[in-house]
Amino acid sequence: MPVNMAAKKEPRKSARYRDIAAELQKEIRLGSTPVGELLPTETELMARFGASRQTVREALRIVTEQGLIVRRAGLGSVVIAAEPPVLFTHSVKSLNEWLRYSNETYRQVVGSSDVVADRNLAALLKCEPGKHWFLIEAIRRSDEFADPLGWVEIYVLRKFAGVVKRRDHGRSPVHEQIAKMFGETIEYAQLEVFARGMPAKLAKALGVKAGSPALTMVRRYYGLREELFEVTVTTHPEGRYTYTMDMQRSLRPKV
Amino acid sequence: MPVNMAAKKEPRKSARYRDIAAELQKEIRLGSTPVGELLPTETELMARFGASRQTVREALRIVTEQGLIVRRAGLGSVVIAAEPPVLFTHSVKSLNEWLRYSNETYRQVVGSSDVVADRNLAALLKCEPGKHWFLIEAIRRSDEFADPLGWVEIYVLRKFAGVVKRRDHGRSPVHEQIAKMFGETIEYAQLEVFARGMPAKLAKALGVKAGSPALTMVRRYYGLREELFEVTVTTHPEGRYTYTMDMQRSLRPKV
DNA sequence: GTTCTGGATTTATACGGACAAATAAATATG
DNA sequence: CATATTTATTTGTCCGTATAAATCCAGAAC
Repeated sequence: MPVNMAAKKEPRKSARYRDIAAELQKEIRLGSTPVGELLPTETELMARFGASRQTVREALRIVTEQGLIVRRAGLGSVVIAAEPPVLFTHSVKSLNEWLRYSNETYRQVVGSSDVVADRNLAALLKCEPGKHWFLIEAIRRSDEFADPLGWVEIYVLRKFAGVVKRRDHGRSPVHEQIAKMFGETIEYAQLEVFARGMPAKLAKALGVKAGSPALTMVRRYYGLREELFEVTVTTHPEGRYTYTMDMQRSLRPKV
Repeated sequence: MPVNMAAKKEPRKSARYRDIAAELQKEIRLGSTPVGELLPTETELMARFGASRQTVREALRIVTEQGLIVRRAGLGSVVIAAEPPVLFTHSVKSLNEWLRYSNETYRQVVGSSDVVADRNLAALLKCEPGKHWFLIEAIRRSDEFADPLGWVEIYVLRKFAGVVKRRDHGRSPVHEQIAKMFGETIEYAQLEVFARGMPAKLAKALGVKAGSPALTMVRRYYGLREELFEVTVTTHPEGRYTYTMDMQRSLRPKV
């Protein structure tokens, strides 16, 4: 029986272009070409390594993907980092995961209205004072607990007011509904978390004392052209909600 | 004078391989090749598009980078997704950015001690009860404000206790010091945020009333082999600290 | 001085070919 | 039957070449 050696291991007689890429990476790390300077040209590298242009370019492609250089026609390969930038990435497929609202929670709509941002609201939403918003107020509840999880204020552009009429309105995120109904998608989002005393207005609905510790999270959603189109403000009494997030180290996010 | 049309715009007569890639992507999206099936071979694509193998491979590389197919020698190009997976990524180069502690803040060490996790502490740290930790207590201050920003408890494995002796101890993140001194690096991290009443023990040091609203953030750092090696617990009085985070939509994280 | 032009340089795109390695299926072997 | 072995197929690696597009810079034009 043949030995079937190292079946799934890594005997991997490395490819030529990988070797060249490793060599280039090593040299960049050691500072042979300082950040901002140009790497040798493809032609020079061909001569130096005795490889074809194809092979050299393949090697340079790897170094590019590692984030060490950028290449531009007519210029050359500019070193932009000496070390592969270590990235911690938190990637999610939908903003639901980011929000960490499980499917067991839903919004019980209390009311909705047109509002105009005064100075305070404008500061909270980070929009210009006088801007018009459609406000949806709701209580977030869970199937599993009797106490409400928190109070939700959802500000959307007036043209999106129609979302409140959807059958699934209280059960799915408003930004998803906006995407389905109007095609507006989130390109950029921002999260802000802070503690404050529970506002008197919400205290009774949530069954806690005014001024008691509360967690408030503001989420701003920007669409194309960086237009702010939705802001949600959620306020949770002490002990009813914890926001958690994981981060994974990765040199380059995998598929 | 030549018109120099569209100087920096995008007249971009697309490259051949980009066109082919776009066509393939479109077809995959429309389901011409279901997920799990094989794309036509390179040879077939060469014939179909009247392009060289190089060009076809370049196109396939793009589709691969989009996350729609995986390619394997001897097998072919397997379709793994009909739509480019939309990811929201929050990537940072160091966990400092994640922590959002600017350089203008520092820790004023109050004391340090060996502790053994009792049931409460074990629950907070998510470790097994009885585990030994080295605890550093400090007040986080800013050069710009008189009031302290918050209270910091840093739990590290006992073998890392030496970090308190560093000259820069109060000015740089402990996990960085551990990396420099002991080579332990963060592979995985976890953040937890919640509101609570300010513990009496910290209230005086922070100049607020016990029970007043406070923001508590727990950060857990895991090294290789998923070993928990550092946990920090920071508690901020109302109005002294806001945690913010941005998320960017990206099909594939750029350099 | 400034602005434009042309040429040299460099990477981008694209063609051709060849052999190696990986895989799956068919075939030979026990 | 089960198990090696071979064979055909497909992608991976590598070479050669050619032209286009982007960039920089020196020199011309003003």
